[in-house]
Amino acid sequence: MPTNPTNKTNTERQVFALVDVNNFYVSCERTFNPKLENRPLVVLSNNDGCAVARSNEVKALGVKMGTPWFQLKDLAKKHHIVALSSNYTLYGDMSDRVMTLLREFSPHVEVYSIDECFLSVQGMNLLWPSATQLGQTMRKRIRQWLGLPVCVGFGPSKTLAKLANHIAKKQLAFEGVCDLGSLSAEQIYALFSNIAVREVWGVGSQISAKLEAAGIKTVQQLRDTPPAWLRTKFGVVMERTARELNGVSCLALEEITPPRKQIISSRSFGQMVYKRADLEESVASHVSTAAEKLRAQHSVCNAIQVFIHTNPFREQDPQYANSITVPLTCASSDTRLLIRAALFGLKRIYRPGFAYKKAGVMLTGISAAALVQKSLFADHALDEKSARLMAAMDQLNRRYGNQTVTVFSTATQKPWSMRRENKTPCYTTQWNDVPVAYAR
DNA sequence: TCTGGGGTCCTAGGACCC
DNA sequence: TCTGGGGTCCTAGGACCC
Repeated sequence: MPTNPTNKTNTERQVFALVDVNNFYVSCERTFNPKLENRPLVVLSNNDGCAVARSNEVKALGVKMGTPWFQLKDLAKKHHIVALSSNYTLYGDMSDRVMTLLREFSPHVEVYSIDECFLSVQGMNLLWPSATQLGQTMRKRIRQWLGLPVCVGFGPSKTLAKLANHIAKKQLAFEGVCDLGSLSAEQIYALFSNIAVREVWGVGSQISAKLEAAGIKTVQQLRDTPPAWLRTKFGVVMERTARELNGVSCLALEEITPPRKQIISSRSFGQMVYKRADLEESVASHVSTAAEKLRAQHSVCNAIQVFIHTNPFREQDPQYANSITVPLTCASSDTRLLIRAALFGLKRIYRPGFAYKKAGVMLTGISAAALVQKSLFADHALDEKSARLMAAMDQLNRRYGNQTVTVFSTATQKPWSMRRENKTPCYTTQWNDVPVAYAR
C-alpha cells in the first residue's frame, strides 16, 4: 500500500523543550560564593560599564537590562546591591557543564546561547510518565549537580517552547516547568490572552509597537491573525512566528552549530584614545583574537572590516565614526596578513584630533578553508613558517586562556605601494612580495 | 531621440536575539 | 566622570554586466 511520505511529519507532533538558566551570570557567581545567595546582585559588562545580569531582587527594584552602573549607584547604596565584574571564562565553563548534563536527557540538543538550549524530546513519553516530570528531573539534577536554577518549557514548536519557558519562569504555580501539551485549549487561550505580544520570541520593541497600533496586543490575538496579512505588513519572519504560535513547527532543531558567517572582535576603551599608534595596537590585537576564532572553525575570510568611533554619549564632543572593508587578494586566516590589511584600512579612516572610545574588526566573506586550499597553495608554501607560528599561538592560548599570545602592530609597519590594475587601485606591501590587500 | 529586462554582487540599514 | 559585545536574517538600492 503506498504511503504518503508527508503523512508522518503531519501526524507526528514534535515536542521541543527549552531549558534556560535563571539569571545565568548571577547564578554562576552564587554557586561559587554562597554568601551572595538572597542578596541583590548584578554582574557588570566590560570596563564595569553596564549591568548585564541581575538577580531577582534587583529586577524587583525595576532595574532594566543594560542599565549603566553609574546610574545605579544611589540605588545600590540604598539596597546594598553587590556588583561583580564579569568572568566569562567561568560562565563558559558552567555553560558547557549544563549542556553536557542535558545531553543525558536527549541526544538531540541545540545549544542556542550561553545559558539556554533546545532539546527534541519526541518519544520521551516512553521513558517518562509526563513531560512535566521530565522537566522537573532536569531541574533537580542541574540544581543538585551544578547548583544552578533552571526553568523548562515544552511545546510543539520552538517558539511555543520559548513561550512555555517564559510562563514557567513568571507564573509560580507552574513550579519552573510548563508543558503546553498537557493543557486544554481553553487553558491555553486564557493563558495566552494574558501575555503581552512583546514576550513572543521574534517580536521586539519596534514590531510590538506596530502590532499594538493594529490592535494586536496579546499572544492570543497574534495567534488569531491571518499569516498572509502578517506577511504583507511585517515580512516573512513574522508570518513564520505566527505559524509557530499555532503549533506548526517551522524552525528545525539545529544540532550542529554552523560555522559563523562573520566574526567580530571589538571593545570600548577604558580611557579615551587619541593616537593612531594606540588604535593600531588595539586593532592588531582584535585581529589576532578574531583570526584565532576563524581558524578554530577551519575557515578563511576574504575581507576584513575595521571600525572606530568616538563616544556617542558625549554629545558635547565632536563626533566621528567610520569603517572600511578591505578585501584580501586571496582568502586567508593568517593573523599577520589580516593585521596588515586591517592597519591599512585603519590608516584610511583614522582622523587625528578626536577622542576615540571604541575600535574593532569584523571578518567577512567567510568560507571553509578546505574549499580554497588550492588557490592558497602557493601562499602556504611561502608561509609555512607562519602557519606553524599560528598553530603554536593557538595552542598556547588554549592552554593558558585567550589572548595569552597576540601579535602586535609593530612587526607590520611596512610602507604600502599603489598601482592601478584595470582602473582599480591596488595596494601592496613589500613584505614577502605577497600582495596583501587592495581597496576600491 | 527613441529605449528592456534580468541577474549578480555589494553595501547599508533595520529588525531581532542572547 | 562613568553608558557591553557578538551574532542572525531580511530588504532596498545602486553598480555593473549581458
